[in-house]
Amino acid sequence: MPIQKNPDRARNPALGVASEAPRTRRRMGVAERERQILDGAIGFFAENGFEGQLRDLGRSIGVTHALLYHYFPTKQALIDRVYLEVFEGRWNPAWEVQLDQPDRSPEDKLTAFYDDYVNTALTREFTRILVFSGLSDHTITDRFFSLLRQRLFPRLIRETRRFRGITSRARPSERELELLMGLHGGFFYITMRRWIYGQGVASDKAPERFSESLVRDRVRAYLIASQAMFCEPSSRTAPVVDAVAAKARRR
Amino acid sequence: MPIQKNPDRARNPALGVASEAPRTRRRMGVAERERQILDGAIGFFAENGFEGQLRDLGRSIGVTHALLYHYFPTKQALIDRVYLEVFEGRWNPAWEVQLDQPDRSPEDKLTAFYDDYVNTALTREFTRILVFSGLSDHTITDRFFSLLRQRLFPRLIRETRRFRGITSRARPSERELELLMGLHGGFFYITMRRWIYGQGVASDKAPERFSESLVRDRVRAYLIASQAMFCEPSSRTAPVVDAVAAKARRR
DNA sequence: TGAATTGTTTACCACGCGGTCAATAATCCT
DNA sequence: AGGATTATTGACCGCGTGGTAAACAATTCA
Repeated sequence: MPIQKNPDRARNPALGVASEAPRTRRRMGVAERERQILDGAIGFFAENGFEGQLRDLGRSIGVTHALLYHYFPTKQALIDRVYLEVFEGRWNPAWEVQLDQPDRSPEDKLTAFYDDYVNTALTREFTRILVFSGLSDHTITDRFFSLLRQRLFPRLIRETRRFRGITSRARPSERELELLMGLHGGFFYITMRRWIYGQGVASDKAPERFSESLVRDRVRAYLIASQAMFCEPSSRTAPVVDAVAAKARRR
Repeated sequence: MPIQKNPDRARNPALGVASEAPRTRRRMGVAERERQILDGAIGFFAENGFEGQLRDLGRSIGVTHALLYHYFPTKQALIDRVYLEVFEGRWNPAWEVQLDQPDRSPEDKLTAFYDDYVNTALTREFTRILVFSGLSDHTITDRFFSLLRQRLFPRLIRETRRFRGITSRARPSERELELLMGLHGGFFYITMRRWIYGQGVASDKAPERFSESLVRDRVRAYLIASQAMFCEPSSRTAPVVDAVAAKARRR
């Protein structure tokens, strides 16, 4: 006997699909309805992936799946619009401006940036759609990383160097860049734990903000280490003196 | 007109499904065939996600999809076996042993562990299946993270403290733990870039190893920062003295 | 060599999917 | 009010899916 693939999906609001609205045929303006569908699609695809069924998306909005085809010629067209909405519209140019301000300390700027980036920019929808797309089709993630490489990482490297008292505009070494990727990846991991793995959230509805002081800790750790590793030539190859080794030597 | 969903899938080897074997009815032993199916399924689902079609999986092995039902009663049963194979069998107990060795320095042990973890343990299949499961069903990721929390993180915290000359077995503070998560997440990000986003790989077939020296850099950065931040009480609240601030003060 | 065993395939089913289209009813216009 | 407009729907189509069962053929064994 074939298994029942979607048991009671139509009437079960606990399946990631919002409970359906009572059957009233509301007639909306074209622009509003399109906006509503788009917003619903962003949330729906972020939750269920792009293999999610259009009938379920329609149901979560309170609309027949046929109506979706009145606004978008094909499912792929809708998906493309979702990509556009989520990735084109959410890069905050203010980040670049703030990172370029000459009168703030690098530590403050990096802390402020990553606090905002982790807590407000990397939303659930953004993160999950980014990962969904990375697992299937790299075109979106490629565009996003090229954005990071062009507009963000150079500024972060510059501020790191400024922290060390260096103003060189030389192309960053792989070593410099990879240390920065360590910091950046550490922050992205927060988002992964929160929105992909469902870890480290206090309540499902309003997961706690990642504390600004913890962001500051990591930024500081990165800057301290960067200073120690790039300003003291001896530390380039020799292992760090640790407490154990020091104690052993003392004996 | 409905779009053609899978154009020429049957005969197109470039679609993520391996080219099909010529039609010879090979008769294998039960154990070998099950092994073959399981291995094929791991690779197939890691590539295409668990929504991948059984007919395609069968084709990639060189077998009819009906045969899969001879070895596994349902698709879900096969998926469950894949989970078991990938996550139950791949935790390396040697990691714990090596991290517990008292005569190696913490820096060396952490470096050795993460070098192995990033370059050989976090395989393509492991990583992608972990993320696929995280996006849909948390049961697998929950089990994996509970493993990390119980058997790995305590050891890493202990070694970090040892590096600072502390042997306390007190429960780690959130601050300590989150600094470690910064390191750990930074390494997981390497795997994400490599196997999910397809970034930072030289060739598709044999992506370059993440250099051991870069692993060492990050571990060292973490340890240095940990020492600076937890051994000097002044750095707990006051901002780090950076070169810019120092120059400003000098004027 | 032949029959028995069983790994493997072909043919089939019910269902749900993306997509289409004529029918329908809410709103607007006079 | 009542006709015109059009946002919205229900019914439908072809296809591919997970799953089943009978037919088939490679191997074993007498």
